[in-house]
Amino acid sequence: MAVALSHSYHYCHNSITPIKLSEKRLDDSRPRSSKQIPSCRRKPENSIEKRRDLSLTQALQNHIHSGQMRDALEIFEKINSSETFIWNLMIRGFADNGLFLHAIDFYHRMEREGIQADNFTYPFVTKACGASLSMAEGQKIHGKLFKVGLGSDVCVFNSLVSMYAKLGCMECAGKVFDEMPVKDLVSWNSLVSGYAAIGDGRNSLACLLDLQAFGMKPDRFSMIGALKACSVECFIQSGREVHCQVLKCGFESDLMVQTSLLDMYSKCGRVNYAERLFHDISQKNIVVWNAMIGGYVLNSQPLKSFACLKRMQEEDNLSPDVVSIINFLPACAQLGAFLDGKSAHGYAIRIVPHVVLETSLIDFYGAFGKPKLAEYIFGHMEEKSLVTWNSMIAAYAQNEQNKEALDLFQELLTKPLQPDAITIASILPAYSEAASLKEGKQIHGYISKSEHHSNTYILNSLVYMYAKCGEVETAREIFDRILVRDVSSWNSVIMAHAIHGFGRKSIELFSEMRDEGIKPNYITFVSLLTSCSTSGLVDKGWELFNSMKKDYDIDPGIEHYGCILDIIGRTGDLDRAKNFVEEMPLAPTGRIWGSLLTASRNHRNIEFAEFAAQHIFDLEHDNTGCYVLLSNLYAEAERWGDVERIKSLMKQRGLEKTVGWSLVENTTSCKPHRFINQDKSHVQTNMIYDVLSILSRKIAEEKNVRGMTEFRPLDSPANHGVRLAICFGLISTKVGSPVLVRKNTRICEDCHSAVKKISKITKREIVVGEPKVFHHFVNGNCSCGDYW
DNA sequence: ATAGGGTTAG
Repeated sequence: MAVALSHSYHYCHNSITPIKLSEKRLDDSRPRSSKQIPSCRRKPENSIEKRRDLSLTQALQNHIHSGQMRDALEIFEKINSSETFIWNLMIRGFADNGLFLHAIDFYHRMEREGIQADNFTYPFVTKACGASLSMAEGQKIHGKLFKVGLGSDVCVFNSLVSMYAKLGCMECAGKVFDEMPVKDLVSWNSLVSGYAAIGDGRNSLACLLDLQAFGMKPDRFSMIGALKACSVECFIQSGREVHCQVLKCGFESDLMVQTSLLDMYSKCGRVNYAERLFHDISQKNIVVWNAMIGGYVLNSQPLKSFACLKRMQEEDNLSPDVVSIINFLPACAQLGAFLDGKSAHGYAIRIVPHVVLETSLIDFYGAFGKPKLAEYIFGHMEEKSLVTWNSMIAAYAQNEQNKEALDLFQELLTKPLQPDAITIASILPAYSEAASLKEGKQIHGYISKSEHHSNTYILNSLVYMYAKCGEVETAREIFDRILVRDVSSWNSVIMAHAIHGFGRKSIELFSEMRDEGIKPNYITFVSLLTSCSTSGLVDKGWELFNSMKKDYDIDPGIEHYGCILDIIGRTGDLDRAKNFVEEMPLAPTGRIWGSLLTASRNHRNIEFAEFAAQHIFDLEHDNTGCYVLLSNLYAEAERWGDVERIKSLMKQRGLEKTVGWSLVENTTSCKPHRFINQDKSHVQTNMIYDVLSILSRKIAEEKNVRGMTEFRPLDSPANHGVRLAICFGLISTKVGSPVLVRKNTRICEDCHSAVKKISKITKREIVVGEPKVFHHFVNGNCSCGDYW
């Protein structure tokens, strides 16, 4: 309890130091029977005492009102009263000042000291239970009510309904409601806002209709609850109907109703309606301003959000509060205004600690590619919510810090917080990029056992993850078992086949998708065009590219241009590729020039490669892969001077060639091993090299001829890690099953042609996964069509 | 001295 009490200070808006309420109780050796114990507290006996108490009570109330609960407590102890009223004041004081656990604790103290709780006590303490999410406490108090004969007080019951609603248990709230001997409008309103709060707009609106069917007239609270229901579900039509009712009932000049209307319209994507309402509000408080600032952000109008924050200060002389900042930060992210966000951070620093604000800052720094700054905030937070963890995981995952994301997720699993659907959806991309197949299967198992096992959003990510981890068949199986498939499900399964070079399958899936009446979107075409480029479906690729705008009204984006450029590159028409880049309506990115570079390498054109590489270096001068690729090209042309020049350039810029490794994923042996080139560290090295030498003899490759083409001349491709891994895979996986090897770099040409032969000799399918694409070697052929 | 309301993070 001591720990729990210290937690409650984050809700505290005043500056009291921890009250050790529990100490007294811990030393308390009195019996804990449910029987009433007569109170040993004093009662005022004469008029002087009564007058003294009255003025002390007044002081007590003043302290409570100004949030000085420490001072209030001091006076409370001085009064030493057995009057329920005084105790009620204290419990209400704690609850109103955000010290919910203190409020509950005080109620227990009251019980122990034999002070009778009354119909006022219960609403205060149930409010505290709801706000502190203390379900167990709430249920205990619920049970107690009947024993003290308050089983028919409508106010007490209403407070119970709203407590269960706050705890998110609308079944419990509904049950209490059903059992109420007398129901009033407040009871109904509690249901309306309760359902809205858990995101169940349908039931909320149903309650609004029901209460009217029972002959009650909705009031402003009913309207506010119903508008929340419309906004959480984006029910614009119902929202308009509620708006009409607001006008009919004459609530249109109620500021809270106006705010709710404004928020409803902006959440439903009708920011111009929100704006119109906003302009018509003559007396704007900070809440209305904040709602408008947030409304612009929600509707991607960050400039207006900026202007609104400024006007709020100038026109109404209001200082931004914590909500203003929380709403404003995403506007900075949308606008790319890093400095404005940073100064908002500086302004807000005085409000910290504040969980929501700090979480927003993590999102902000995550969005600006500054995971280190996000990490700093995360590391210095006093209290973290699940949302905080989710934001930090996402900040890592969005910035290619996949290992960090995975580690943080593992750490979260050791905490009492239960990951939710957002957590899983945020972590799965990191699994896709950085996890082994085995780890992927573990998270799959975790999801299957969790309540999220049939969440479409999560399963979509899982489909993609399996493909990225090497098992496209499993990806397909999961897709087949998704109960409600949305456009992303189809995008995922199409992309799954795309990265494995099964382009025709992707095209088939696309037509199945259309048969099911699912409309393709921007991403669908990225997946489809990726398929066409990895599988060499040149004509199909152009056909799809041209139909995007024509048949689906989707403007091609930079990703689509990249795929088409890959397709042109495959054909070897480098002039056309270059022209395509120059005539593109969008600014070329590193990925675009990378595509031209790949094409130049594949067609051995040093001039084009240099041209492309120069552009890449202009954009990102730390692109290690680009240096290595260029150097390999020079080596192949025996331009050793240029090889040296690139080498020293890299050294000068502090860049090191990535150490390539290859890992067998589906071995039956328990220890995974990363093979580097010329690796001799595995315990079974001798056997692996024996197998390799048999295979090398069989494929009769000419050693040392192509070996000179590598970055390091001594690095003979005959002993490259991928071959060692494959040999290890051949002896440590089930006979007849595919050998799955994953690499952190692209496979070299020598190995590619060697692996094709190995697949034929051994009659085994060999799957080699690179960061972007998988090669399926079957019977001497590769799914990439020898272009990658 | 009485419960029910609006703005906020993924």
